[in-house]
Amino acid sequence: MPAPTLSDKRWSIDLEKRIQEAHTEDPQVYARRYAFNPESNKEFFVIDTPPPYPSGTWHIGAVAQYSMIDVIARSQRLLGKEVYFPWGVDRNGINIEFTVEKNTKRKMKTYDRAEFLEMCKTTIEEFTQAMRKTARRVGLSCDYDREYLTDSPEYRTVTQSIFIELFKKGAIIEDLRPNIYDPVEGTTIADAEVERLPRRTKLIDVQWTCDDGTEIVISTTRPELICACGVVVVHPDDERYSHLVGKRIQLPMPVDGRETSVEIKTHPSVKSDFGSGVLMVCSFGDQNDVAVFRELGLTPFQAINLEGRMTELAGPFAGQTVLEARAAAIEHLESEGRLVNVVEREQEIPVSERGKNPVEIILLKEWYVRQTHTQDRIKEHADAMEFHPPRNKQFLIDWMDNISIDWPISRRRWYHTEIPIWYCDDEDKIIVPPTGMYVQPWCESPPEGSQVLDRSSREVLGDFSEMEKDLGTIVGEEKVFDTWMDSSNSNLFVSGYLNHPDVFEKAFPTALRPQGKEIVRTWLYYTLLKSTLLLDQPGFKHVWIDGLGMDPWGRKMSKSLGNGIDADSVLECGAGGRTGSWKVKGPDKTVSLRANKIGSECFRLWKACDAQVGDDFHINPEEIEKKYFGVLTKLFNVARFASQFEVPDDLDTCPDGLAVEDEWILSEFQATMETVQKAWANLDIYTATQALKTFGTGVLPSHYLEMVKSRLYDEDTNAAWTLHRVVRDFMSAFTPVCPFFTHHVSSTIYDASAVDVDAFPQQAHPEVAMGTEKGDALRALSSTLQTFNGDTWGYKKEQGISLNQPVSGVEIPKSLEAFTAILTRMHSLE
RNA sequence: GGGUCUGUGGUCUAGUGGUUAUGACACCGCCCUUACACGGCGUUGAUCGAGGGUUCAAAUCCCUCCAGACCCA
Repeated sequence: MPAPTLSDKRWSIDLEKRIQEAHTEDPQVYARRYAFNPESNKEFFVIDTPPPYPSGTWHIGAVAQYSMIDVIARSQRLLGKEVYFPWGVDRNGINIEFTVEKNTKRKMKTYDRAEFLEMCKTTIEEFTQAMRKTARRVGLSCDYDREYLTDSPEYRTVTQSIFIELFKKGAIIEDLRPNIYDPVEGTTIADAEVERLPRRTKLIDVQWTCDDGTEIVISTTRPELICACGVVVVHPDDERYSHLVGKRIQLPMPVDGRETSVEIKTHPSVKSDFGSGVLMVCSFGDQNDVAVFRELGLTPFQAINLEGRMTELAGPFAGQTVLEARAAAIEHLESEGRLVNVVEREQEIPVSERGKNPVEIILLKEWYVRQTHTQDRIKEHADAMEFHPPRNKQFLIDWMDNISIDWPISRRRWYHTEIPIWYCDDEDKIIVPPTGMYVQPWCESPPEGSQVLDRSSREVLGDFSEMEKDLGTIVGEEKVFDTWMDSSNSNLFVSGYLNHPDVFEKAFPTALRPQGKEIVRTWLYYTLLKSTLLLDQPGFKHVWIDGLGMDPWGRKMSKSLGNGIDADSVLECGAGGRTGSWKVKGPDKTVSLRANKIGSECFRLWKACDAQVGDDFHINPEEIEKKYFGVLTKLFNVARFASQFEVPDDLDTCPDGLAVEDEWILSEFQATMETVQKAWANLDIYTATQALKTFGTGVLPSHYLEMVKSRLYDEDTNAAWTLHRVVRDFMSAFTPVCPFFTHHVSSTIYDASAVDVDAFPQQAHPEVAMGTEKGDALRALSSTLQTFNGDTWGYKKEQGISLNQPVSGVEIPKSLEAFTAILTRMHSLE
């Protein structure tokens, strides 16, 4: 008997690494396999890969999600689609600015702008390198040659051009509105960037005096904002105060440049049972204040400036920070005898997601994307898209139901895409660059081809070059865009919008948006908003929303909890004989986890098999190895066993005279393959992988291989044909999950890599397909056959006979009559 | 405080009204059998989060509560 062509004794991480490295060695081979060919006649399948944000280490949960996106990419190639699996890196944003500030211990705004941008660029490039390496290691079959960076001129051009397009359409407006503002970082932020943290705050009761001398108590946590108080309100049904409504009440704090009293009015948002039931409404303590000001038509006061300090409105407290002013206000009220009571309590206060700084609401002139008018339309488009799993669509609907204000998109930061606008002296005209050009208005003049627009009507007034001399001094916009303004163009960008119109026509709506559920309210929502405003179309055909990677106890992984697991440590576990160990802080104590070998293939197999899409998944390296490495070992050994028998010249044509057991396993295999093909088409990774695993580790080795072993040793060509055909097609169908594994097996034994297969394997033996009389009859025997084998093994064991010894007294069931000869030989029945 | 989702042996998981609730890992027991002991076979082990309801029949539908996750106020 010839030696197995699959020479390694077993599947190992070192073997895996060798294959992986060889896989990416030749750029031409790689490109032929995985690059997107826009000329192709095949159906396009464009994936709007979430561009990762490089921040040093890559979260293991995110790597798990990306590996599943790769499974989808590869399975679509297997189904014959022209897949574009882009590799993008999201590099704009406040995070990298923070990193540079931290590294140099110097605030951004103390730098020269150009110098600071250069430092951000250098730093983020280092992080990006590490990420590219991990992406290749885990087998992401991205088109790396077409890598896009969201901070590149190319990408930023698209963001700027889309902005101008939307502005001309009236979907973007400029307005003076209350904005959520981070005074520490000095920038506006959006609703979606606010989070809440518990803090201890003082709730103080302050005595106010009405013009008629009545004294009432008002509770507040923000006494420093009394100077911005526009009205005092009570609930319309609150009889305690009905006699005061319409009267004026004195502000208990000194103010400058405004009236010293306000009117008492009614408003239904007041909670009568909170404190005294009287509320002071300031511009702007919180979102409710904003709403009341708007509803009552009041003119807001500006109490806090852009540096987070009190304005002149605060009289003697002007110039103090918010916190200083608050302490001073309490002191002042106490000395005036107006401080009735102070209670310390825990309160959730809004802070900025990135800087964790308490945010203020400040009146600012900013740019907005209009969104409140178009929610119904977005919903209609959302209904046209297929969600995986369907229930996760609810995250989007919930968020949309909560939207009440437009999206502020301008930011007072630097390492972001610039707002492409110049302002003219008269404040009525603005200048925008031509489509397809990246501009930096803070340091450049308008380029050739720029247009002059009316600032409010958005009408094109003429060419900049012709009007230049009459425009006076021109000032470039210094503000930049919210990073989501860039990110929400990703599907347009990868589908060819602006740059490749002919591709775009075929590629849009983008086939797939895969993402985590935690960014539905930002990335998914903003993308759909853009598709609706710009093109009035659904952004995607499929939206695939995965759960989050959690620690082994089901908690979110975070630096502060100390329960994180580094992706590379899992992928490298077992390489060079080095085992992996992780110290993870559990709820009670720190637990030490160990594993001998995991690697990318086992890791991918685990994620594909262990959790349905959309569910949060627990990441425990010990379990990944225990549950799934054995599967690889098993499949490898089946292939290795097969590899010692000669491969028939023509694997594609089914030979005549197959034995009944050959036809039986082919009927089982075809049923499995049918399930797998449907599952791949439905982006259902779990079902496809489970079906393959069950077949490949169960019925194939335990029953078929045992049955035909003797025939194989006797060089029976039909048995060899059946086994090789099954193994070859199995590897093709399994290649999306374990590409390196199947590549190695298939190219070694069959001289053709499974990763190159671009059509789902045809039925080996159509006569026994699903729904055929013969096939169904054979499959109906499967459980009897397996039970009989099990019983016979059990009986031998009971009798103390080893499995290869002859045994007598075993009856073959009538229904298995056709298998009599092979079963007799298999079990040495007498 | 509100919304959404989730809750099945020790762990993970299948199962959207109908036999005895699926499978994997772990545990325990047996077995070196010419691919594989990083293997094979088998045995234990679940009142399906708790309680109530609808039904001839509930893990599955409804209600209440509890726990977790995500989001919001």
